[in-house]
Amino acid sequence: MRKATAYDVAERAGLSVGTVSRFLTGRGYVSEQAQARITAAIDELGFVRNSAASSLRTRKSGLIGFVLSDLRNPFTAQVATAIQEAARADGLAVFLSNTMGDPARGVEALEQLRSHGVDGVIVTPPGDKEFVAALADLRQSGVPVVSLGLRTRPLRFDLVTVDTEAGARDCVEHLISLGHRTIAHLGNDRRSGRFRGYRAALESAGLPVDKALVQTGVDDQQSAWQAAETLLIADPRPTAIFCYNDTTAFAAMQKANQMGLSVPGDLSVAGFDDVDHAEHWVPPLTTVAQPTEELGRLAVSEVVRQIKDGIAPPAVHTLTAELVVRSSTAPPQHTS
Amino acid sequence: MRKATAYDVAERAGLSVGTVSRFLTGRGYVSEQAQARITAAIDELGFVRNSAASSLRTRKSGLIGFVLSDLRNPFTAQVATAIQEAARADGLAVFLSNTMGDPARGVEALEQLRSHGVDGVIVTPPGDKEFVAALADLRQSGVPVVSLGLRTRPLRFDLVTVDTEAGARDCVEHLISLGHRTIAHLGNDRRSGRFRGYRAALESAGLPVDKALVQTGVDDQQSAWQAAETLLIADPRPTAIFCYNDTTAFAAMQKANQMGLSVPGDLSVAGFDDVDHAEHWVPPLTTVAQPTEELGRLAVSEVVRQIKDGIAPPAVHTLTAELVVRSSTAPPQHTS
DNA sequence: CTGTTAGCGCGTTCAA
DNA sequence: TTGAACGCGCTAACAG
Repeated sequence: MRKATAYDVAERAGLSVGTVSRFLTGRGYVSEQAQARITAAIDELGFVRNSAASSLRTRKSGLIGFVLSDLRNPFTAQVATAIQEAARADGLAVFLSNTMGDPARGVEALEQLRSHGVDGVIVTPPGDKEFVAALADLRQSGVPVVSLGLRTRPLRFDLVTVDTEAGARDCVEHLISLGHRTIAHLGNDRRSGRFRGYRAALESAGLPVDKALVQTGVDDQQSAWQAAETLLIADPRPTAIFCYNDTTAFAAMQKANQMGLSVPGDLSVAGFDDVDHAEHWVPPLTTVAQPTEELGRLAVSEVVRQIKDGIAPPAVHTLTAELVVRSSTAPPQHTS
Repeated sequence: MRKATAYDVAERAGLSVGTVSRFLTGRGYVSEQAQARITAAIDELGFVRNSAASSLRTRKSGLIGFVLSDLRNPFTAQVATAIQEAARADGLAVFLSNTMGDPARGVEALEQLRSHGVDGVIVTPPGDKEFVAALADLRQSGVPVVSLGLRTRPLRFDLVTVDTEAGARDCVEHLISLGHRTIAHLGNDRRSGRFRGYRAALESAGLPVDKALVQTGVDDQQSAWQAAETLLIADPRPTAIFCYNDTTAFAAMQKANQMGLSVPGDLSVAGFDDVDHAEHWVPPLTTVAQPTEELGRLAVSEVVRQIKDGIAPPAVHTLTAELVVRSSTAPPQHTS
């Protein structure tokens, strides 16, 4: 059974392809009567427009690409979902490319997306030099590129980002105001916004930034598990930990429990992201909420804007993260 | 800057499009020398093959669709990742469609995929009558359809599934062998394999299946949260709960803790899926592992087989789930 | 408001 | 082994 084409629809409706096409695209005039007959014909034939042909002709695919590193990360999954929803509202479909954290695969993904003629691309870290170069190429060739948190210097493409530094600072200040003085950080990188916020809060409170209290290279549950242990057997033991994200915070809480420490009694733990259901953990997690939906919406709307108005000089769009105080943080016990 | 076409490549290499095309597809003969010149030209021009044109001509897109209900479900994310990896190994790309649990959106998704000319489709529950009808249509029109756990009667398309009933049975038998007699179930549907396995284990041990101990309509953390409470304030209180999945098991554990019950001291909890890091929870979760990677691989290989050999009468491919005993289950305390 | 027609970029004949 | 030419299904431009 060959698939029905616009010609078949036209024939069946007693009209010409041109009219059918105008109906399909919504451009140009089609009489009420013609519309009705076309609609009927489409239904009867089970016609589905061939988007390969369409995009070949129009050089528009109605597709945007989203390059991410790991769908199994809950935060990533949330953002991906938000992007899909936002794109859908704009009549666009999203092509998800998973790089499994390998920038080389990111380059491949970009080529694949270009081959499919995506109208725009949204990317996330990590990205190495080659990946950034490939992105620049893509943009150069007329495809809008929006980066979600992947920052280049100088700015090469539009950046949608969250002010994680301010969020981190708020969070650590909250810990300080609770009375904590020995506050550890489980993070990935000393140049990250989270670390800078942590340091800033400590410094402005006149507290030292103790190297022994900062663990780096932590970004998933596995590594957090190890790092938390290191922190918790140290002397002096921190009374609070500010973590890279909720996943690592979860690991830290679990590790603390395993070591016989109660949260927040013996140890306050704070996370970052506010993933689904963090409010239902026991204890409910104090964390810094990232505006995932808005992030997705903004990235998409930026791409859409550029599809319509053309590529503009890169700009930065910063959203704010918000501290959500729940019960995993409390004043420290004075056991002395 | 217009994108380079195969013509540009041909011109630059001093050959004709035909030769370039033969090189690109790998069909037909191209001399070593010609290959070298084409490769060079492609490089210099930054040529990327236009897959819209290609699939228009060949009626093959190199794309398979995966229709899922919620990417934010960790199990789904794992399977999606497995599918992407497997497809990649076969030179195929995956187009992910998110229905947010709405079968009506599933129908839309199918239409979109058809429009993009996918070579095959993998789908997951939920699916209502219309969705199944749309799937049948798709298959009818020559697109291989593989269902991942969405069972129709009679069988309408290939089904790749896990013997959840046996897995559930193993799990509940484990609870019984530990000495539990009052075992609850947090599930979604009394026709599910999990429930049947639960019932079978109980019956073969001569234990009654108490309606009050079975909660249905539970499939995410939110609903589990409620249902667990209902179960735990009941009299007699169950000493063990067998849960629909790890997410709900997690919720149940959290709720128990919140109510001052310790796991596994006062309550044993078992899950299903064995999501990433369930082994690191406190206590490490006893659960039934689903073979996500194999699931993805098998679904893809089945699609690929049908793409190559044509659509065959539907068959069922059953994988086994394996009980993983960890520490969230233990013998009941005798408090009488 | 509608019909006609050329061509998007590529893959595949068929001849050379 | 290579080149020339047609057509996949659709849209846009133009003529009516």
